[in-house]
Amino acid sequence: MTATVAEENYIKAIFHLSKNENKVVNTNAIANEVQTAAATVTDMLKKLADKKLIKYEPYKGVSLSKNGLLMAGKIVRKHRLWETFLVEKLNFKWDEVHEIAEQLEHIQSDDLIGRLDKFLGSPKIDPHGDPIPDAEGNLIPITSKPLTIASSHDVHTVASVGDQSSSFLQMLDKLKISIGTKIKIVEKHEFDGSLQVKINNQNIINISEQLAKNLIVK
Amino acid sequence: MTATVAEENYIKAIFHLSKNENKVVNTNAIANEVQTAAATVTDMLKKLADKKLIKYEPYKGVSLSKNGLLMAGKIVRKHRLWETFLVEKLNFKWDEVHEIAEQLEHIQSDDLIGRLDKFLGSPKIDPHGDPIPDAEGNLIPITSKPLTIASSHDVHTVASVGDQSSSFLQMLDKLKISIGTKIKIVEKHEFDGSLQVKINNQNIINISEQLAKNLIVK
DNA sequence: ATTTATTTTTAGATTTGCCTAAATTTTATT
DNA sequence: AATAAAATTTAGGCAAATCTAAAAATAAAT
Repeated sequence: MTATVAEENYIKAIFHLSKNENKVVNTNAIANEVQTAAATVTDMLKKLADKKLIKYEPYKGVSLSKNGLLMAGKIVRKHRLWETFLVEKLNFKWDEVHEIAEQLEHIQSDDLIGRLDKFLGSPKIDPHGDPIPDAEGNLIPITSKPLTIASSHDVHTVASVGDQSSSFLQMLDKLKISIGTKIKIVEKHEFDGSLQVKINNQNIINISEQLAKNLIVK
Repeated sequence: MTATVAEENYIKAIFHLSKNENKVVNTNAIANEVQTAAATVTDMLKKLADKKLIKYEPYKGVSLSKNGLLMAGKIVRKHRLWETFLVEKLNFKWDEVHEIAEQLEHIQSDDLIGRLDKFLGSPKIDPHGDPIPDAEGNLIPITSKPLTIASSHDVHTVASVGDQSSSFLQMLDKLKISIGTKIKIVEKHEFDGSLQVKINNQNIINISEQLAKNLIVK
């Protein structure tokens, strides 16, 4: 029933490589993900298949079983809740938390995770904008997120706003930003969190972190 | 430099058995503490001696070296800080946190522990009344003793408990005894070692020697 | 002071997770 | 389609942490 830390890491690797679809993942990709030799992966795949966590056909690749998918979801939930804790409560920067969360995600206690979730106000997305699976391990994919955590050099579309105040909405009008506006992040300034963005593939402007945080894009 | 989880558990066991003194601990006691076979302990002692964490003489027992003592102190610090977090922030009861803290104490990150300590307000004692070692692993002993050897007709304050079992802690809850409770010894019964005590200058109850032994007062 | 009992260590195995090298299967190329 | 290249698996081993059973050392008892 309970998996070892190594098993959990393989399940998580397969999950990340298959992106919650039923996509088939190959041995070398897993070996690269968990930084181990391909032969070691083969050994582990046999064990995971015995435990019915994956569907495995020699030479043809693997995909997660229903149980494996839920187990992966629970591990990812723990990882993302801990990352949220580290950033929100302990004031880590979002780029400093991954390795610590890799350790914390293996702590075994449903009660602990339930209380941690409550303590954090049952967040639905983590500090990187990734969705947090529910207690059963189900992940509801979220496509929209604040512009502050959207990918650089990518075009995003404004889907909603995170603030309804007139001062905010008036400013958007001035900047010619509305629902449906295309925004491309040109550069992120470390200093104050402001963003250099291209609006509708036309003019380039600089917007504050405060403003970007309230632009929900997809 | 970095120890495995198993090594840390042995170091911690020796620490708890020798009570921060240089007392010699024997193999069977360690085996009992870490719930393993005596032969396994011998194997591990050789490894820890190679790493200069203990002073080991075959058949004669072990004691922690200076480095071993500091390592134990750091592990205990982590354990007690996490217990404080679980009780203070996640609202666990004090008798529910031990096993989870046993897992959390092995998370590797000085930065994390530094921030956790700050987040908790740099507590000096944990929810059981035990002192929290400093960041280097130094433990400042607290002048406290079991109620069984405390002076009669004198008021004492519960400082910590000598047993972490939930049956014991639950009994204390029932008796309305917690850290900080004032206890005055009214009478000592020769027959069974039980004590007639006055709780917080109010009700008088009789407590067993077994219970009194585990009430650490100052 | 011998003998008996207890404690501790050694010897030999097992399991888990990992490795390299060789064999096999699949995929790509000429 | 035959061969070369790449991916995968099998085979055989290793280190860590554990075990049981036997041997050795120490402590207790007659």
